Amino acid sequence: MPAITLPDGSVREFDQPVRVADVAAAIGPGLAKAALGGIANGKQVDISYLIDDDIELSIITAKDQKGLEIIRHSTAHLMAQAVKQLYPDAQVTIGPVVENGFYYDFAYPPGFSEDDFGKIEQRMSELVKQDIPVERFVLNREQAKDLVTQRGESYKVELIDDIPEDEEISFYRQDDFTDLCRGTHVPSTGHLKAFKLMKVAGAYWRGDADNEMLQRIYGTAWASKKDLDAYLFQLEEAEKRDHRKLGKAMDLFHFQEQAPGMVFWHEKGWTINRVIRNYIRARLEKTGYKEINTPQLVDRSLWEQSGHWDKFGDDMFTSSSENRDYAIKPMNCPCHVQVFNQGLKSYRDLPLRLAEFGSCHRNEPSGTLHGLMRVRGFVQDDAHIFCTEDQIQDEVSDFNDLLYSIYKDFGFENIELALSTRPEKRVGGDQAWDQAESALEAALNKTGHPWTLNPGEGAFYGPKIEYSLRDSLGRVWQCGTMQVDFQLPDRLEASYIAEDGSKQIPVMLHRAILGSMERFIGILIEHYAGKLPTWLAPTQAVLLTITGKHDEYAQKLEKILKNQHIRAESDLRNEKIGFKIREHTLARVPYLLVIGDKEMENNTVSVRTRDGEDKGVFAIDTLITELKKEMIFSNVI
RNA sequence: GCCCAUAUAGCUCAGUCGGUAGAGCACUUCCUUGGUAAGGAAGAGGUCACCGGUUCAAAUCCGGUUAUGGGCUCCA
Repeated sequence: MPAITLPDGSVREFDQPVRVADVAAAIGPGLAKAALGGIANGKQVDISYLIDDDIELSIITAKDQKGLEIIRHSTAHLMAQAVKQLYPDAQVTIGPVVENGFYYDFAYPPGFSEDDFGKIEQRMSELVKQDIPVERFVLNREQAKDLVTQRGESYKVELIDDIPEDEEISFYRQDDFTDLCRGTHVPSTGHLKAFKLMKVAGAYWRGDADNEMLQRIYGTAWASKKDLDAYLFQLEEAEKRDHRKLGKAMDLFHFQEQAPGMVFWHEKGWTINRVIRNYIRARLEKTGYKEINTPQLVDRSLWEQSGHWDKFGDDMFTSSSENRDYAIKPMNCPCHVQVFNQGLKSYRDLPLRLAEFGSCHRNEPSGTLHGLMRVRGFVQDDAHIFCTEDQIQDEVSDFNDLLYSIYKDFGFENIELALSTRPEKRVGGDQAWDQAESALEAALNKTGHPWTLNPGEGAFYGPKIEYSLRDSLGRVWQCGTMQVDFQLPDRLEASYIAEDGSKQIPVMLHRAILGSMERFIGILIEHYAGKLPTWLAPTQAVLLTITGKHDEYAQKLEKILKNQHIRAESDLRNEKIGFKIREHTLARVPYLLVIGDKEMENNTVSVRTRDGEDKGVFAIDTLITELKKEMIFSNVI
C-alpha cells in the first residue's frame, strides 16, 4: 500500500504496488505520455520501476536535464542496435552521454567513415518507427558473463568484472539488441525523435593509449526536432567565430607547412600581441614584478640538472654546435633560477618576482596541434616567485586578485577554477604537500568563486591551481596557472640566507595569467567574434573620404589621432563610400569616420560603428575624448 | 603518436565516366568623384600539396610523404 509523495508535497496513495508509469498516468494523461523516468527516493529509475513501499517520487520528462540525458543515452543504444544490425562483426563497448549528445565506441577493425552515417541514421529511424519496447532485466554475475560471452562481446566481459560486488548487473533489451547498462532508458524507441550522427573518431579502449583503438561515433540528440535544429544552427554560428577563419579574414596571422604549429604574426595580429604585452607589463610593474629575459638555446646539462631532459626529452627541440648539445627552451623556470642564483640572496629579497615574456618551443605530437590554441612555438606571460613557505598563501592570494582583475579588463568573468593535488609519483615530503595544498585551497576559498578538485592531477613537483576559459564551441582551454614547486630550487641549488643566518632553499611559484599569448589571443578572437574591444583592436578608427577632395583633411586628422596614440588609418581609395564602409565593417574596425564636404567645412567627422550605428557628427577633440574613454590601456609604442 | 577525413588561383569553392582547368571576390589598368554594407569595363593570375605507380593519357585511379580539420592519448 504505497503512499507516494510528489515534489509539490501532495501524497497519492495506492492500494497495491504500482509502476512509475502508473503514477504518471494517475497525475494526468499528458504526463503519462511524457514520462521518461522517475527519481524515487533520490535514485533514478525507469518508468517500469515497481513501487511497493512509501517513497518520494518525481517524474522525469524531456523538459528536465535528466530527461534529455535519458534520451541521449537511449539514442546511443538505438545507434548501437542499428550498427549491430548493419555490421554484425562490430563489437559493442561503451556508449555514454556527453554534452549535447552521446557517443558509442565499437570494436570494428575495418573502421567506419562518415559515408556510413546515412545508412545508420536511416536504420535508426526505422527502429524508431517500430516503437520497440525497451526492457530492463537483472542477472547474476555468472549469467551476465554467459550472456555477453555467448553474444561474442568480449569487451563487456571486462566491464562486468569491474562492477562492484554489491551492485546489480542490469541489462536493457530492445528486440534483437541487448546491452549491459546501468540505465535509465526510455520505455520504447518511439520516444527518440531528434538525433543526428556527427562524426567518427578513433578512441582508445578505456582511454589508454596502450590499448587498441576503437571506432567512436558521436551523435547529438534532443527532445524535439526544433531543439536539434537550434543546436545545429548554433554550431554553424560558432564556426563563424572560429579564430582560424577570422585570423585569415582579418589578416592577423597565418600558418604554413614549413613551420607546423608555429605562428607567422602579421602586422595587425602582432599589434594585438603588443598591446597585450604592454598592458601586462604595466600591471606587473605595479604589482612588484621585475621583467627579465633569458636565452632561447641552453646547454643540455641544465635540462639534465633540472630533470626535464629525462622526463620530457623527446618533446624538446634540440640543436648542437662545436660538440655541445643544446635544447631550445621548453619553459623558462630553469633560466629564472639562474637569474635568482646570481649573487647571494637574503630573506629580505623575498618574495622575489621575476617575469618574462618567455618564448618556448615544445615538440607537441602532430595530432594535437590546433590553430593558435595548441602550438609548438609560443610565448608565456611567465613569472616565478621565489618565497618562503610562509609567504605562499599571500602570494597566491595576491595573484588571484591580479588575475581576476586582468581577466575582467579583457571581458572574461566566467572562469573555471580547479585545484590539482598530489599525484602518486611525486617529490617532496607529505608535510610540504599538506602545507602547499592548504595554502592553495585557502587562496581559492578567498576568491569566493566555486572551484573543483582534481585529485592526483598535480605536477610531480607540487600542487597547482588552473584557470580555464571556454571557447566559442564550448571547449575549455586552460590559461592561467599557479603552481607550487618544492623541487626545482633544490635541484638547481637556489638558496637564500635566513634571518638566523642559516642557508635555506626557497619555494618557487610558477605562475602565468594568460598562459600563452597565442592561445589567449585565439580565445579573445572567438569570444568577441573578431569585434575586439577598442583598446585591443589593431585598427581603432578608419577615416573614409567621400571624394579625392577630402584626402588632405583626412591625412591631417589621421596625424592628429596618431599623435594621441589612437591607431587610425585613412582610406583614400577611389571607391564609393558604401564600398569602403562595407570593407572596414567586415574588417571589424570599431569606428568608421566619414569625411565629406560638410565635415571638412565644420572641422568634424561623422562617426559610424562597426555594428552599423550612426553616432552622429563629432568635433575632432570630442572624438578623441570619447575614444580615450574606451582605452583600458592605450600606451602602445 | 593513433583513428577518420581533406588538400585545385591571394581568398571561398566548382570540376560528371581518366582526355593538359573554371566561377565569384581580391589584384592590375582604364572609366567613374560618387554621402553610410559591393559603380562599370578590360587584363593578368594555377607543375591541381609533394614523391612514386597504373595507363596511350592522371587534378581525377592506386601507394607513400607532408600539412590541415574532427576526435583519442598527451600537455613540464
